[in-house]
Amino acid sequence: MSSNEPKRTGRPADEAKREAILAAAAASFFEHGFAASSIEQIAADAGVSKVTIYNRFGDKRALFAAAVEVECEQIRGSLQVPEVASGSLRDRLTAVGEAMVAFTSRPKMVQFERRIAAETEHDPAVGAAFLEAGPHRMKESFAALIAAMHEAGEVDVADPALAAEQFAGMCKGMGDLERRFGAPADPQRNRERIAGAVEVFCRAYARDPACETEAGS
Amino acid sequence: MSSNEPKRTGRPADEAKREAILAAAAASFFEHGFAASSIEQIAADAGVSKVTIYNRFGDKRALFAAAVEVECEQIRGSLQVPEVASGSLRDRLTAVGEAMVAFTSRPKMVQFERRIAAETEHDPAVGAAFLEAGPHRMKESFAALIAAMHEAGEVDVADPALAAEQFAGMCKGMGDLERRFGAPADPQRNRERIAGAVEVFCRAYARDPACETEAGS
DNA sequence: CCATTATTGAACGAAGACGTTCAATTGAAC
DNA sequence: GTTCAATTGAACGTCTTCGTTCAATAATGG
Repeated sequence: MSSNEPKRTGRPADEAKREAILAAAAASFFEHGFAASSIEQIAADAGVSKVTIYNRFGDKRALFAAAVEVECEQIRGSLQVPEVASGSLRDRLTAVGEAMVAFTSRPKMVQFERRIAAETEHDPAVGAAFLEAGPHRMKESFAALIAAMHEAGEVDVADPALAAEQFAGMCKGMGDLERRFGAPADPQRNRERIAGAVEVFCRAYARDPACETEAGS
Repeated sequence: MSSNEPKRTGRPADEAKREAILAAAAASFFEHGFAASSIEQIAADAGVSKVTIYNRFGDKRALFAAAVEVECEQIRGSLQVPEVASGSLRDRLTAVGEAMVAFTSRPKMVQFERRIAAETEHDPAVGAAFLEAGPHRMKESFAALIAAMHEAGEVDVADPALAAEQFAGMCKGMGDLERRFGAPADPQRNRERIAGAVEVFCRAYARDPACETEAGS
């Protein structure tokens, strides 16, 4: 393939500028929203000429889509259910719950979700891309973990995907919603939510009533 | 109070126009967003002069705030946990779950939440107002219902508010999130989510393992 | 040094939006 | 009918924005 060797003549495109543009675009779009962001401001923030942006991205919407794609890529890279292979069932579930809550409640993520949701009204593809990059991936990998627990005889779960949603839903509780609408986080309540989710999940699904089955490392 | 008799001289303000303005404003703001809505368009949609809007509301932001307030008022009025007093515990929980999901998944509500969340970034008071008018009210009344079940000896729940969040979180599962990001609703899966939530809730909290306690009408 | 591409700065045109001003008209109450 | 406030239509000023155009300059390969 000749794509490996971009031996084109002329001045090469400055990749650092591309990243600076995308970073500035993401900052502006996700903080002020699409309509309230201006290309000129983004260009200024990126230390770049406006023409450069138009040459490379063509359009305001295309720039927005590119910024969203970068963010989704980052999510895909950093999202993973922690593979806690040791400890009691309770401990492992607690670790997963804490990781999920921590991941989804970072201010950056809250902000990103708000903007993507708002933009979904105008462009459903944006919402679909995020859904696939984030929540659906997370659900599937967590469901796989629950299925593995089922195989190992620790739990009795007929529908791992549903159980995954239930556990995640209980861990988030209303904290999710409260953050989305600006209420301050309550770490104490978050811990109670996770502990409560583990408790209910164990009561409903664990084979060992004590929920103390250990997993080999 | 002289406020009962607004016996002011001159042409009286046309209340129908006020409502038309607010309706048009809500439609535009919640569909296109604040920044992408224009006062001129809202005035045209409402069949009203632009000056009338400025005379009555003063400002674009004030108009937005008024539209939000109207919507919150409607939510306060129409939101209520169904007082299902008869039937088995399972039946009553199912009815509540269905009502909650139906209430929060109406397209209008999804759209409204998206915009309020987006606007919360710029004006936290908007998010706080919605939170109080909607989710917090709903949670409190549902928690009260669970507390009553506890008093009646049907369930053993130490923290009714937490249990309410758990049940609601399980009923919504990821359906909530999927709708927010534009994925089509799946009624079959929704029913499974509610049934699953009832099942898990009963296993975790019901005093009668069969969950068949009847409530007197 | 030359060809070629990237980047810049500045300016431009068209469009739209906010918020204001003003004279003219409408409608109710007295 | 007079009075007074509400409403209108149109215009205005100012500002911002998108997206384009163009000549000038920078950086690289040959």
